Amino acid sequence: MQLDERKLKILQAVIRNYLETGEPVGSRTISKYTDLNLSSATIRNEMADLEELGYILQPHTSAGRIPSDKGYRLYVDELMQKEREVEEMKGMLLEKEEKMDQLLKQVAKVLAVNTNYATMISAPSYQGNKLKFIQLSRVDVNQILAVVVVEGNIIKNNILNLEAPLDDETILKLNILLNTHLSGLTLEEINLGMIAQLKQQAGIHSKIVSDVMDAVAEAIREEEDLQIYTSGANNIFKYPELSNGEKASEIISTFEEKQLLTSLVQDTLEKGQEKGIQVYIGAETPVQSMKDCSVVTATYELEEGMKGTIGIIGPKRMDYEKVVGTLQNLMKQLDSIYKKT
Amino acid sequence: MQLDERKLKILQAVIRNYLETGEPVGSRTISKYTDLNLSSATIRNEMADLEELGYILQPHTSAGRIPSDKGYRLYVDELMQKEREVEEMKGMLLEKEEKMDQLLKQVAKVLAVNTNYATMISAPSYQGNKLKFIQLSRVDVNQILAVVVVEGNIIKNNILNLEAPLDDETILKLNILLNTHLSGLTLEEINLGMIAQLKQQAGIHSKIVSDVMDAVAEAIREEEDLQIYTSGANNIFKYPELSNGEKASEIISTFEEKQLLTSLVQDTLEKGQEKGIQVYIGAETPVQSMKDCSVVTATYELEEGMKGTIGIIGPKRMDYEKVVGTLQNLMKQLDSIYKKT
DNA sequence: TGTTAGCACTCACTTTGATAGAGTGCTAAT
DNA sequence: ATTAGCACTCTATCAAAGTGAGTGCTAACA
Repeated sequence: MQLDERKLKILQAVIRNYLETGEPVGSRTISKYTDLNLSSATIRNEMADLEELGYILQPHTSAGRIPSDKGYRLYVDELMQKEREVEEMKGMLLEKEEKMDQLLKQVAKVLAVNTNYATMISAPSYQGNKLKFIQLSRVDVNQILAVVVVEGNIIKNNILNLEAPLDDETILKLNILLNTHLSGLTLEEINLGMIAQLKQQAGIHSKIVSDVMDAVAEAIREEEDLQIYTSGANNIFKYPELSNGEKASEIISTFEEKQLLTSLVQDTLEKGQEKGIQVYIGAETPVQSMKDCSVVTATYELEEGMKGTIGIIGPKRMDYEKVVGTLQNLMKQLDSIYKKT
Repeated sequence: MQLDERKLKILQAVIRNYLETGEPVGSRTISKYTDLNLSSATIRNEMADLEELGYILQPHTSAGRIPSDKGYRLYVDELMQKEREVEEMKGMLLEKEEKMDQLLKQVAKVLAVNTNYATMISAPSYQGNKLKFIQLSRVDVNQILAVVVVEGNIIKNNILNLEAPLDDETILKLNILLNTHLSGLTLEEINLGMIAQLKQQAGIHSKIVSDVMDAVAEAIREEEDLQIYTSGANNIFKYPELSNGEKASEIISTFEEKQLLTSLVQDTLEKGQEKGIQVYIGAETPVQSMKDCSVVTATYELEEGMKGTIGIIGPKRMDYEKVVGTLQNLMKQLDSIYKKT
């Protein structure tokens, strides 16, 4: 059996209708809804075929049909109206915030309010970015503050506790030593060999050097478990199919334990290279707890190499067109704010 | 009408029973539950009195009684078994973490897992703490990094964008100037007069000084909208009286918008001076969205002046004794970890 | 005078059965 | 190939009836 033009149209009609109402849709509805001028009986025959092909399914006998994951997939890939007019985002006063985290929180929030879905955004990770500057300074008799600045002005601090006090002159020397050898290198390039070499040059202060290197390593490590901000988790209560205790609880805890969303970010960054916007339907998602949702993600890039992920999480019957449109809008805005200036 | 011994015992029995079951409790149950050896009829009479006094109420005629807020209040203040053996906290591997936020997250989580309630913890705020150290360093031709270290080793960074480049020598001078004048002062003591004075001494660099002062101000301001960590928000789904869409949504969004919990922290810090542990029942809570919950809070102090708030949020019928006990346990642990070392 | 047994009453909850309505699948006619 | 028509299925809704927990009141009792 093949998917001919007419079947596609019917499938499209079923999905459209279901997206709107959230109720199973029957043959009579379709018969009027489309411009095919077919009787409900004919539609029924076609729908039986579509069901056999796996694009739609019946919650129970004598109910209408709802789209299956496969059906949604086809819809998103082929049938969806690609360029729909998307209304302006309300309250979208995206300003170049002083602080990155302010901006991210704002984006997540505005997106959640405008879409009525739950949203997340990961802070850009700076893979491949270069070390700009290291500074040690004494803050106490046996405490040293190590400040590590990476390109993109990401700053990491670490307080080092010394066993023996260090005089100012030595600290100065160490500063020079570290900066001459390390700045300009990417975090990946700073490896064990280099550290050994530095330790040697530092002579008796090798302990300090190794501590500082640990601090740098720490800075890298921290970058790895990346910051994720979320908003609008409570929006899931707007969709009855997600708000029963079991499911809601699962989703909510994922939003609280934001680290569980890491795999989503990872996956998006990997796959997102060619397409830009990624749609995960139901079980396709890399985050187990969202198997009853759909997730739409996009990769954004603020400056060269500073990539992060935005995600919108909603019911499978989310308004994919609007969500994709809104995300594209958002990308444009981010671009115009960050690339122009 | 007065609350005699017997009425108290009956009230206590009602509450105990309701805490366990979550179901309205009837006279016959009490008649057997207590060692009063009274018939259900007598209990009924007493319960009618208790209802008239406002300590219990009936969800509907011919249902048993449930405690009112006033009833809970009395229970918590007077009837509660103050020293109950509280089981050890599982997984309570509280270690002195390198990073404050790690510790706080850990505390919140362990507490949530052990109590089956939602938890929050606010990062200690450092009111009255002294400025330890300020350091300016150039990271780029027209960018300066300002690092502000406050007692307790709280570090704040700020990147300052300069209009005109500064040479190294000037930066050095500014460093000395700032440190000699500001270090040792509390953040509150650094006021406008002082800034004006510094600006004058800085001569042509007054712009920089004022920028730096802004950075310091920023550091203070940031401290003000305090960090709050939460855990176990999904625990509320374990209590049917809270898991209907309406209420759950309200609570969840409060946990997501953590700033909404600030008033709770504030209130606890104010009231917590004398008592240590604070119990808010229903409408007593300073956070509107938790009017159907009870909240138990405690003030902790890691080092002198570093005070924060821990909160446990659950249904009104929470196990107050266990929660209070667990919190006290926790305080002891925090103490032993942070004060001894 | 406080306590209790007994009883009528109330109200939520559950079960049952009947009904309506939406939707299907199949068949025969077009 | 399409469609009208019909029997069938299943859910949702409603009312009626029964059940059980619990109450309030009264009269008897110690």
